[in-house]
Amino acid sequence: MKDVTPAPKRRYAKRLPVEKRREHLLDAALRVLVRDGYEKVTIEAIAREADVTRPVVYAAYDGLEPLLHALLDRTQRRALASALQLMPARTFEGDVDDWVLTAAGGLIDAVQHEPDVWRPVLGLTQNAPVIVRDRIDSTRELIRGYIADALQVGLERRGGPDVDVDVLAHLVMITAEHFGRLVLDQPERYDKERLVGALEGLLSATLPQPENRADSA
Amino acid sequence: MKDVTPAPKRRYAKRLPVEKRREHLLDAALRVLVRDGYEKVTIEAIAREADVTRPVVYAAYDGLEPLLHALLDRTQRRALASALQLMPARTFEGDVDDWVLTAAGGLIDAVQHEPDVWRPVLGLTQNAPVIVRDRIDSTRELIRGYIADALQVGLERRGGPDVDVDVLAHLVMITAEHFGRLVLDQPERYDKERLVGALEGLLSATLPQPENRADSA
DNA sequence: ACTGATTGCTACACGACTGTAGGTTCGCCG
DNA sequence: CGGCGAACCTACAGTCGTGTAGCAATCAGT
Repeated sequence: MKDVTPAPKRRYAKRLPVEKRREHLLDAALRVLVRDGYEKVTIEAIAREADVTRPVVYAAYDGLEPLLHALLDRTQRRALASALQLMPARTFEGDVDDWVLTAAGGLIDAVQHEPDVWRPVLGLTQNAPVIVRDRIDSTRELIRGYIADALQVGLERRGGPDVDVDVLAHLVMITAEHFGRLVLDQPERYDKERLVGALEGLLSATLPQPENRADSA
Repeated sequence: MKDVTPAPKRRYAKRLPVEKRREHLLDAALRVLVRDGYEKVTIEAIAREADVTRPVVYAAYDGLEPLLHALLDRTQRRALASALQLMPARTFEGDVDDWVLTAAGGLIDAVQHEPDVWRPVLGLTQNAPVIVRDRIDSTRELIRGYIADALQVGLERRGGPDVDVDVLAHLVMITAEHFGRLVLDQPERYDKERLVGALEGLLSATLPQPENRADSA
């Protein structure tokens, strides 16, 4: 008889101290996440991907939720760090338009450089659980605050028409996110050059023109 | 003795012909969806919500996927109908800005009027399964096509600067969607007046000014 | 090499959902 | 009023994920 259940006797996984194991598991979780979407991220699947049994996962984390939080912490550190670097320094001297264009380009670069970090953040990955959504939402708000501040300062300096900075920050934010999604989803159709170029075209159609700012200082 | 297992003997649900039952089930599914999010939409949950047993659901639909498709068909008919009404008629005479503002206001009205229809579409409901996402994405593209056409015509008529209409259509689209989300999520903070007002402010800062268009005809 | 603490594995008890077979009730229609 | 088909229900078998108890393998230090 063909060995119906050859009792495959799982080969012992390499032993790791807890901290190493945690990193290992987060890597596995991220792979599953990017490959299969949020709904497939289970303790079971992570254990499989990490080539370990479930009890090992439970030994490292108290369950799926803490694990996801840890994964988000790590991802957030990476993504948020990149994103914040795009924010204008207090001492930023140029025009708001310049900042927007620079930041847009920088974001696109960042996204293309670490797609696996950004894909979950941009919501491309299917089915984010509530805890993930909440986390991302709060991060979004943080960033949006920065954007609003930058716009406030920039627009005041320029002395442009008074706009609803809060709403505008929303629009800038979702535009940035959408640009990220576009380059990830359809890189051949929408590349950095095209998107930044389009944005530049739009901004140049806006009052006041960049040349107005030079003589205000 | 307290009847430990009183054999609750489910009371017979009202008998319905298949078509009626289908509508009934879709209603139940939508309630579950809006209340608990996509991840909780299961045959089981729908049956519970509809106060029927699972076999009844299976008698009406071949499984969860067909049922969801049907639900999307119905929702799409409603949402898409509203959305398309906002598209400019071929004979639209006014300025692009006017159309954008009118459409934005109309969309906000529609969203507030039928929140349960729009919430899933706008992705507020947590965790859309792949089939739902695909469906919504294709609808989105359809609408975006309309927007692009409208912008093309409107901008040519106005003779404004040549912008990347395709990218601009993306931005108009996501702006509209985001406005919808804002009024649904934080109605006290963002109401129709504020959003449309902000948009108007932004457009008025754009060249050429509306008054330029009158003398071009 | 020996030993014990550390890390991993097997195995079990649950719980939720799926899908279906087969019996039961309802209500229309002769 | 009796039958008969449509519509509903119960019950079962199967799958997949959770969480935990207890055994087994590994490796570090003597």
